[in-house]
Amino acid sequence: MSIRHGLLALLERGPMYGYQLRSAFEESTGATWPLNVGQVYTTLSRLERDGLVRALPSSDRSQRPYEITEAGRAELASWFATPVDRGDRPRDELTIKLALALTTPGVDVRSVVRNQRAATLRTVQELTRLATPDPRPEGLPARLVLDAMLFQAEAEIRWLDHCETTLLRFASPPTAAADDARKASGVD
Amino acid sequence: MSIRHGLLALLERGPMYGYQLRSAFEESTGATWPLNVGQVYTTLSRLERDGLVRALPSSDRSQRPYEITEAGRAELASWFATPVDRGDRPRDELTIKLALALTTPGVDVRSVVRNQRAATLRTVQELTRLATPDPRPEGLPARLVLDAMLFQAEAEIRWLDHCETTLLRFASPPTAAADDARKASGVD
DNA sequence: CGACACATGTAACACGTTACATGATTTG
DNA sequence: CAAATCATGTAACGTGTTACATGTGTCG
Repeated sequence: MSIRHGLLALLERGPMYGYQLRSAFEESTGATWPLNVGQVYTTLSRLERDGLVRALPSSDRSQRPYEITEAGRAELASWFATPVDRGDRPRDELTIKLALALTTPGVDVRSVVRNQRAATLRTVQELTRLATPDPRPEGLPARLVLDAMLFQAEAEIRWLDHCETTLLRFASPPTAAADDARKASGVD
Repeated sequence: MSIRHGLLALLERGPMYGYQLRSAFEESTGATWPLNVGQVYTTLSRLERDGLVRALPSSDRSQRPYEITEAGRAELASWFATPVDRGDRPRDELTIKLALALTTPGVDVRSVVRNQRAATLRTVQELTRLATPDPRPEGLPARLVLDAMLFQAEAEIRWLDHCETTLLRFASPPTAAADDARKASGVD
């Protein structure tokens, strides 16, 4: 529901029409997640259907500005006031992929880990390159978005490394016989 | 598309029916993201429609096992071979929320940050509690999932702190208007 | 004029989610 | 027997996404 609330937040600045909303959204989120214009209109329709926004009467039929309603303001305030919970988050594809790779026959988990690590490392480098200091206050939101992506990517690297070392301790000897060997040697 | 591929991966172990798939999925992902049974059946239908799985002839009409097809194996292999890219990921709600909070009138960004930080900290603590060492190799996938959530939550804390300090550096010596606003609201 | 950016809108589809309806099987 | 669990399936809806159709204004 990020787009819904995102548009509501933008309309809290004042009435805007679809095309403007798209530019404003992409400016705030730093073009990290491009937003199709069509999506803006469909989302606006749904917001209007739900009474959270209202189309303004406009002389210019080529631009249809919307304004946020009282119900919209309430919804928005509730959004900002409620922290994002762990249970709210969508399933993380990478986590699922690795978890399942462990028990899927014919899959070389370590190469999956290493491939992902290389890709994520490239992401880190690209993000670091993009996140050049921009002292203008207008650039602040986009900057923080980049930082968020960067922090996440770095955490992903750490997790992948953690996975690799854990795999070494656990699954390096793939046969059951090796299990006995580990037990006998008294590791951990 | 995590569920699609997840079910494919589970079927790579051998034929299974819907109810089993749900248990297996939740066991692998450690009940972090509970999976509605209905979703398994809808997803299985779509997989069958796309030729990635095939319903097995079964004497028992109360259990309808599926097997993965060759096309399914190819799709699965491609999934494991292709790293998750930054652009693939869904929009992150928290990031968007904070980015927009910065430019939404009437929103106290710092309290949003602090509220979220407290919630995420609780998540960290709960995850730490849950991630007790389980030496059984069967528990490995679920354990790594918990670790992933933990690493992400910790990164989120770091990012929130980073936001707060950045806000201090930026919004402290601002325009005279904002100065008045801050003074009037009695912050600091 | 023709190309291009601006601007709106719709149709179609994918996936995820919940709620519900329906049976079979086990078990107290 | 009754209740719980196992097991399948569908209907309806929500968001997100793309592709397409349409029109307006501007500028070289």
